[in-house]
Amino acid sequence: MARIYDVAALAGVSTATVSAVVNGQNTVEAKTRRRVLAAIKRLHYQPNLYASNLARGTTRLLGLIVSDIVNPFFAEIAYAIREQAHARGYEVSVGSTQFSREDLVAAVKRMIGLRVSGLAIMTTEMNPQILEILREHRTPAVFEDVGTVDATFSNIRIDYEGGIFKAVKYLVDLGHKRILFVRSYPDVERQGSSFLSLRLRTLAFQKAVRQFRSEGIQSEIVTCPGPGPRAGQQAIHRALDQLRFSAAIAIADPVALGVLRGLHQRGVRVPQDVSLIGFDNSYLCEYLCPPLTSVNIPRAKLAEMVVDCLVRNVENKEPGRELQLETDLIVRESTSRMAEGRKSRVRFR
Amino acid sequence: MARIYDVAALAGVSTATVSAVVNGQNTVEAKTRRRVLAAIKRLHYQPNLYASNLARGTTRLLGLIVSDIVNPFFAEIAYAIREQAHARGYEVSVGSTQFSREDLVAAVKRMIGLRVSGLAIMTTEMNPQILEILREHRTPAVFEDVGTVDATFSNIRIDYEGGIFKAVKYLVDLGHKRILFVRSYPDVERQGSSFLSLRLRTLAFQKAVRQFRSEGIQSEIVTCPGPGPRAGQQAIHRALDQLRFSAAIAIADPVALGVLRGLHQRGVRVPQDVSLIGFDNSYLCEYLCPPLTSVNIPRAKLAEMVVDCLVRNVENKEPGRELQLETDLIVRESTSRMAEGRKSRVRFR
DNA sequence: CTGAAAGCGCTAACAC
DNA sequence: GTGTTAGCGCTTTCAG
Repeated sequence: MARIYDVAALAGVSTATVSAVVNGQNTVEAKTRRRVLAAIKRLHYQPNLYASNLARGTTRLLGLIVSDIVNPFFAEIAYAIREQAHARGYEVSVGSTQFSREDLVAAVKRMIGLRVSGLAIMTTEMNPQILEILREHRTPAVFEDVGTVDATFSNIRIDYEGGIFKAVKYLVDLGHKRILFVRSYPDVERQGSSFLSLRLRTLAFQKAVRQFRSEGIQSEIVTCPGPGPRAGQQAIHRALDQLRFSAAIAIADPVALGVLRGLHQRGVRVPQDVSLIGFDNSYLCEYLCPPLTSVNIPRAKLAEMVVDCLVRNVENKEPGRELQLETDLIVRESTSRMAEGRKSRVRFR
Repeated sequence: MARIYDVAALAGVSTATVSAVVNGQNTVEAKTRRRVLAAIKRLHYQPNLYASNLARGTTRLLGLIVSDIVNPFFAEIAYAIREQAHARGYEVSVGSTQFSREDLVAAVKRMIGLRVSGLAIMTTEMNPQILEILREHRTPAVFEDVGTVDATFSNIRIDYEGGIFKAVKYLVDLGHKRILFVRSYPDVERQGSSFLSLRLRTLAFQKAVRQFRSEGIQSEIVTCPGPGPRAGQQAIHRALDQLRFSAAIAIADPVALGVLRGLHQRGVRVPQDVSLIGFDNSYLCEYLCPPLTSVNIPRAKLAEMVVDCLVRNVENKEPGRELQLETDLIVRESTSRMAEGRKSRVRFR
C-alpha cells in the first residue's frame, strides 16, 4: 500500500511537503501542491490513520457511548451528534453497551485506547468506575443526568420533571383521574443497577402526581423487565387485569409501543377508552395508530450541547458545565378527553 | 498518560514483556505476569491503539457501512454483525452514508484509513468507484446484491424474488386481484443513483405478478421520494385517489409504516379493506396496529455470512463467494381474505 | 517554501 | 523467559 514516501518520491518532494498538503496547510506553493495531489491520486494514497494519529499525539475524535443502537431514540441521538461533530471538524466513534455496566467499562476503555479527545456517555446505565478511569486519562466527558460536574466533566440534565409534569397535567386537564405509569427495566438480573434516567422519570411521575393529589388524582405504577416493547405489553396486560385507570404514561416510546399493542389485543381503544402518552418522541410516534402523544427530548439541541461542551473543553480548556435541556409535550392523537359519566376502565372488567 | 515504558519500569521488566502480557501470550512466567498486571492496574495503563496497530501492521477490525443507522433494519444488521465479529475476535467500525453515493466513497476511504481488514457494504446505494479503491488497497469486501465476485469480493444475494413471490402468492391465494406495490427512493435529486436493492425488489414484484397474470391478477406501482414513512404515506394517498387495489406490498417496512398511517387517515381499514405486506420484518412489525405481515430477511444469518466471508478471506485467503440468503414471509394480522362479492377498493371512491 | 531528521508508543525478531 | 532494538508511517520542528 502506498506510503507517504512513495507519494513524495513520485512528486519529487519531501514527506514533509506531502504531509503539509494532505493536512491542508497553505504553506505549499500551488504548483508543488498540484504535483503532490496528482501523485496522491495516481497512487491512491490514503494516509495511515494510526501513523498520523500516533505522530500527532492527538486526535480529532469524539466518542459516543449509548445503551442500545437499535432503539430509535439512541440512533437518532447518534446521528445528531455525528452531524454536529462533523460540522466542528471531528469524527465520532460510537459504542453500545446493551445496558450492561460491564460493557460500559469496556466501551470506555476502548474509547481511551482510541484516545478520543472527548467522550459523550448517553446511557441509561451507569458505573462509577468509569469516572475514575476517565479522570485518570484526562478525558473530558459529558454525561446525561449524572450530576458530577468539574473541570472536565459536564452534565446535561434533561428536564424529565418538566416533561412529565406537562404530560400529567395534560391528562388531568382532560379529566383523567386515574393515571398509570408503565415502566420497564432492561434486564432482570441487573435490577440492582442504577438506570438513572429511568429512576428520574419515575420520580418525576410520582412528584407530578403528588401535586395533583388534592384534585383527587390517583396513580399506579407497573413495571416489567425486558426490552421496551415486550415489557410494555406484559405490563399493560397485568394492569388491565388488576388496576383501574383511564390514562397511561409510558416511560419510553418503545414501551408505549408495547402498551399500544397490548391494549389493542384486549380490545381497548386508544384514545377513546384509554389515553396514552409516550416519552422520547421518536419518529415512530407519528406513524403509530393512533399517532402517539409523547414527551419530546430535542435531539438536535442535545447533540449541540454535547458537542459544544466537549469541544470547548478540549479546545479552550473551559471547565465542565451543568446544562439543562427542556422537554415539551407533543400532542397527537393518542390522548383525548375522558368520557363523561364513565368510570375509569369500567369496560375492561 | 502512562506508556508501556512506565509500566515496564514500574514492574522492573522490559517493554517486550509488558507487550507480551498485554497481548495475552503465554510466554511469560506467572510471577512476572502478576507484577506487570499490578503495574498496569496501578498506572491505569491503556495501550495506545494507534501505536500498536502501527507497529503490528495489521488490525483486527472490520468495517461496516450502512445507508441509514436510524432505520431499524440497518441498526439490527449492525448489531448482529458486531456480535458475530466479536465472537471471532474482531472489532467493528460502522459508518453511515445517508444514501449518498459521495458519502459512500468518503466512508470507504475512512475505512481504508482505518486499515480495516475487511469491509461489509450493506447499502442501498452503490458507486462503482469504490470497487477500484478497495481493489487498489487490497481490502476484502462483501456486498449486498452487487454481483461482482472475485478473489477478494464476496456477494450476498438476498432472495428478493422468492420473498416477493411468496408475498404475492399469499395475496393471490387470499383472493386479491389488484395488488399495489409502494416504492420510495431516498432522495429526489439522486434519482439517477442505482439503489440496487430497491430496483431488485421492484423487478421481483413485476416478475411475480407476471406469473399470475393468467389468473387475472393486475398490479400497479406508486413511487414517492423521501424517507420511507413519508414516502409511503404520500404514495398511498395518491394511490387511493387514482388507483384500484385491495392489497399492497411496501418495498420496505418504514414505507409500510407510512402506508398504514395514510390508510388509517382515510378511514381504510387494514386488513378488512386493504391487506398490507411489508419488507424486512423489523421488530416494529410485531407492534404495529395491526401487526404487519412482512417478508423476513434473516439478520443473524446475514451477519454470519458477512463475517464468515470476510474472516475466511482475511485469515485463509479464501476467494470471495456468491452466497444466497433465503427470505420468508412472516404472516401477521395485516393481511386477510378478500371480502366476497366486493370490488377492489369500492369503498374508497 | 521545502527538506532532514527526530520522535510518537508499541511490536516482534533475535539475542541472551 | 526476558531484554535489546529496529522499525511501523506520519508529523513537526528547525535549518536552509
